[in-house]
Parts: sequence; C-alpha cells; structure tokens
Amino acid sequence: VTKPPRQHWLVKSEAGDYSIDDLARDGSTPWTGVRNHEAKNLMRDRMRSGDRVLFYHSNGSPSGVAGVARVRARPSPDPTQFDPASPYFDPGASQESPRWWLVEIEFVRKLPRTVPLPELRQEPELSEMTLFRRSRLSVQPVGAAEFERILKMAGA
DNA sequence: GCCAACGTTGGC
DNA sequence: GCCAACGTTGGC
Repeated sequence: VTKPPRQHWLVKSEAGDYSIDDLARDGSTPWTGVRNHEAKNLMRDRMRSGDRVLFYHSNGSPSGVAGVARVRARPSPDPTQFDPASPYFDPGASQESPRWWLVEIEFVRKLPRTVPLPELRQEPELSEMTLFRRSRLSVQPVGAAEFERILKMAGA
C-alpha cells in the first residue's frame, strides 16, 4: 500500500482575529467562517488528515507566514452557517444540505520568526505561489518545495 | 485609513 | 446572461 502524496496548504487569518498564538493555546480549532466556494471546496474535497499547513497572518504589519499547522480529521459542516447569532450565518444552508464545510486545524509550531510577505515575494523559488496571484483566496495550495523553502527562510 | 482587486448580488 | 453596484479582503 502506497501512502498518498503529502499535500501542503496555506490558510490566512488576521492576527487580531485569530493568531498562531491563539492556535497554540487552543491546540486545534475548527476553521470556521470560510465563505468562498473555492476555499470551501479545497477543505471539503482535497484536504487530508495529516496535510501540513502554513499559518499566514494577513492584514498585518507586516503580513507573513507565522507558523505551521496540520489538518486533522475529516471535513464537516461549518456549524456557524446554522447559527442565526453568528456573523457567518447563512439562511440558505440547512442541516440536510450544508453549504459550507471546514476541517480542523491543529497547532504544530510557531516559526522562529514571521516570514514577511515582501521577503516571500523576493524569493525566486516562490515566484509561482498562489499567494501572489490570488491574494484574496484564504485557503490555498502550496507546493512541497515552496513549503520547505519558507520553513528555511524562517530559520526552522 | 485608503484604495485596488475581486467576488457577489440583483436589475434588466 | 450581462454588467453595474456593492461589499469585502488585504496590501500598503
């Protein structure tokens, strides 16, 4: 039996909203609130338990990759879509046919330093990253070589 | 805080 | 089905 190839991802969060330190404290967290279909489809259909994830702080000064996480467990419906009190409530979703899905994200480590976006942009090996072309996609694939390169840049 | 990019909504 | 208006994201 051959193992499936390891996949790599990047997820974004504003540090003031939910940071790598928050994830370290919680251990793991359901990645709620994604309301973009492409990002949702990646979580529902492509992510596998054990996949490695770069944790990116967006809208920061500077923005950048701050930590490493991993995917845990199977995709499940995002419960916030059913909660009228949640800002992520979706009146068009139902328990029978959920519209939004998530995976659990588990803390692995905080990087020795946050690798800032301008530095990522300057690195030739990273020139094809989805991050630069699809800046608003909050869950996105990352190449294995890109992933390793960024860890090196962080001094990890 | 500003604004460009871009995804979504809704009128027609 | 087109596209203008609008809201949100995220870099700076």
